[in-house]
Amino acid sequence: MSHRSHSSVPVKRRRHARIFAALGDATRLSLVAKLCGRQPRSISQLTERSRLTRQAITKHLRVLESAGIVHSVHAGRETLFEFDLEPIAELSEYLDFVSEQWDRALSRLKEFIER
Amino acid sequence: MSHRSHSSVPVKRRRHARIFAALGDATRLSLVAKLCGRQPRSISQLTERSRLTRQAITKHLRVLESAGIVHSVHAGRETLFEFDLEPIAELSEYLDFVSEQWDRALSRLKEFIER
DNA sequence: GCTAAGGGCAACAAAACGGTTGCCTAATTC
DNA sequence: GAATTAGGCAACCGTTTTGTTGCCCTTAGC
Repeated sequence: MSHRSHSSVPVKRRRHARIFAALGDATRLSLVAKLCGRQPRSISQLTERSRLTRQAITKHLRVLESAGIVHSVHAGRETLFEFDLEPIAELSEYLDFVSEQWDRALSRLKEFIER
Repeated sequence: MSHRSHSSVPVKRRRHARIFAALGDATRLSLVAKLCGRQPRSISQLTERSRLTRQAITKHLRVLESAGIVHSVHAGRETLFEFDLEPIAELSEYLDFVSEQWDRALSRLKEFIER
């Protein structure tokens, strides 16, 4: 098996696609920005200063959660969301892999031309 | 201005969101995989072995193109697509930034607890 | 000059998205 | 215990996305 992976390529691809898609929205990126550098935040806190409804924000948070980018914990009457680094690290790895592939392709081309 | 950037945060966020969204689909990720390591490929070549129509693949390619991840050149009767690294590098940078923010947050927390 | 192959364009349909509103329940607070 | 605050649930709606089909045009090959 290739690349120390236990899951097949299509499965992994779908997982990556999920995470990318979760980040593919400006509102959700702003939520990530709020959560990755600070304490856990409640839904109400995350809705402050937004032109969107609490419901809309909640939906976006659920998208991020189902991609594993955040998780929620219940504290009394409020639901706190906290950032998780893992999926971001995975994407980082994936992008590095793509870059490397591309660099190799360029080297091969260069070698071919100089031959 | 912050971070050697000339565009405002929301503008940059939207740009990042666009690129992330373009990568947020398994079919498009497989197209990226085909294009980042090899020669330019025609639409027909990229459609081979796919269960999707040429038209569907074309649409996906246009999405990638409008995010700047690939570009097309016309050669006779065929349209060749070629990979572009730039947007991927941008995302890579962004993800690194997020990771760093998160690490800082953890350090602050640790320091606070140990105090 | 015909015919094949490559691909653009437009219409269409089904499904997913992004967002709102209304209503309801459960904790707090005074 | 009444009012307030936090948030879940579901229906609904307009827009975008994803994919198909049909048709047309152009380039290449024989």
